[in-house]
Amino acid sequence: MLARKPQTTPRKIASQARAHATVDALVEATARILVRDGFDRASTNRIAEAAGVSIGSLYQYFPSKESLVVAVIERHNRDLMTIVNAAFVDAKDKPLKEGLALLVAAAIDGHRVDPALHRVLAEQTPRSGALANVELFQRDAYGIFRSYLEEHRDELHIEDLDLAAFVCVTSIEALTHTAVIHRPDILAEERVDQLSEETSRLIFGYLCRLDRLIR
Amino acid sequence: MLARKPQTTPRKIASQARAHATVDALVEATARILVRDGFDRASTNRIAEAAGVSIGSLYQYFPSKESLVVAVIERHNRDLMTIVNAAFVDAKDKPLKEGLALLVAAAIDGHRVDPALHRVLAEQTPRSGALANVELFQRDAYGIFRSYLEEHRDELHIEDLDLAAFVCVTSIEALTHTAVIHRPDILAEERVDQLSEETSRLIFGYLCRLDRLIR
DNA sequence: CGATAATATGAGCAATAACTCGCATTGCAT
DNA sequence: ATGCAATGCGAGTTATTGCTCATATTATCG
Repeated sequence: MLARKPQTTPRKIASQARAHATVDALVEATARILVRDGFDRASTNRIAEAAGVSIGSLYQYFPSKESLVVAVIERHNRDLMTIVNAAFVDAKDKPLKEGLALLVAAAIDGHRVDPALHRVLAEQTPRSGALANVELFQRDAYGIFRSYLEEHRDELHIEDLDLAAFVCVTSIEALTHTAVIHRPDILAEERVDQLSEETSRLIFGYLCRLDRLIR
Repeated sequence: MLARKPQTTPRKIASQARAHATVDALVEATARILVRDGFDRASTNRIAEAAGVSIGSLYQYFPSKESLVVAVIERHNRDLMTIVNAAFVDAKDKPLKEGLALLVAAAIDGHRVDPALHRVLAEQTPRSGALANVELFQRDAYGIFRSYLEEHRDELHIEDLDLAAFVCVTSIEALTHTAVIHRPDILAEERVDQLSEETSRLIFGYLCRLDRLIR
C-alpha cells in the first residue's frame, strides 16, 4: 500500500532514445501483466520486472501505479478511436444506412482489438483517484457522432441532436462492449454479421423515426 | 492485504435475533462506507467500526471483504429487480408500445434508487476473485424479457428471440445506466420523460421491424 | 441456578506492495 | 579525454490492512 502520498512528481520526460524505449517497455509490460495477473496482483515491482527495468527507473517516469494504468488506457483508447475515426471518414460519402453499418462494424472491430485487455480495464480497474475521469470510450465519440448526424440532418427528423447522439453512441458501444465481455458466442464468425445487422437496424429505425409511418 | 488465504470459512449462520441484527448492520455499513470512502479506503476495520461491531464479529459472518461487497451487490440487485419485475407484471396486459414504456420507466427508476452506491459498485468494485461473476444487472433479465417477447410474438416479426432480447435489454440498461452515471443532466426532472420516450421509441421501432414499411 | 452454546471483543500478527534514495552506469558535448 | 547530465539500479523503508485467536459477555434451556 501507500507508504505516504507520493510527494515528488517524477515522470521525467525522456529525451534520449534509450529512455523512450524504457517508457514504452513499461507501458507494454503493464498491459501484459494486467491481462496475465489482473489489476490487484499487478504490482509495480512485477511490472518493472516484466519490462526488464528496475523499480527505480519505473518511478522516474511514472509517479504511481495509477499513472501507468492511465497510460495503458490512453493507448487502448487511441487504438479504438483510430478505427472508429477511420470509419467516420469512410461513412461520410455513403448513404445513411450504409454509413451506419460501417460505424457499427468499426465499433465491433475496435472492441475486438485486445478483448482480454479491454475486459481487465473494464472490470477490474477501479475508477478512483487519477482514474476517476478516465472512460474506456472516448467522450468525443459523442461529439463526432453528433457532427455526423448534422450532415444528414435533412434526411432525418431529429429535434435534439445531443440526445440522439447519446442514444446512438451509448447503444452501439454497449452492444459491442457487452458482446465482447459477456457473450463471445454472439461474436462467433458466423454470427457477428447478425449482431452488426441488428444493431444497424436498431439505430437506423430510431434515426429515421420510422414510427412516423404508422400511427 | 491478505495475510494468507483465508483458511476457515467463517460465515456462521445467525440463529439469534441479535446476530441477524449484526449481519444487517454490517451490510448496511458496507454500503455506507463504500459510498463515503470508495472501495479502496473501505477497510474491514472501518466497516466494522461504522457498523458498531467489532472486527472479530465481522469475520464470524463474512469470510472476507469481498463477501461483504457481494452481499451489498446482491441486495442492490434485489432492489432493482423488484422494481423491474413489477413492471413486467404491469406490462403483461397492456399493448406493446405501452408495455415497453413501463419497462423503460422501471429501468430508470431502478437505477435511481441509490445512484451513489450504483456508481461505486459499477466503477470501483473490481470483478476479480469472488466478484468475478457478479453482474450489476441480473442475468435473468434477459430471460424474462425473452418471455415477454414470446407473448407478443404474433405482433412481431422476430427470427432470433435471444438476440432480440440481448439487443433490447442491453440497450435499455446501458442508456439508463450511462445516464445515471455520466449524464445527470439528462435525468433532470424536465428531461427524464424525453429520455424515456426516446428509449421506448428506439426499442419499439426495432421490435416492430418498421423498416419493412420502406424499402 | 448452572451448564453449554452462541455471540461479541479488539490487540496484534503477518504479509504485501507502493515508493525512496544513494549510488552506478551510460551518453553527449566540448 | 573529461566533465556533466541523463538514465538506470535495487535493497530497504513504512504504512496499511486483511485476518486470527484467546478471552469475555450474553442468551438459552433443563
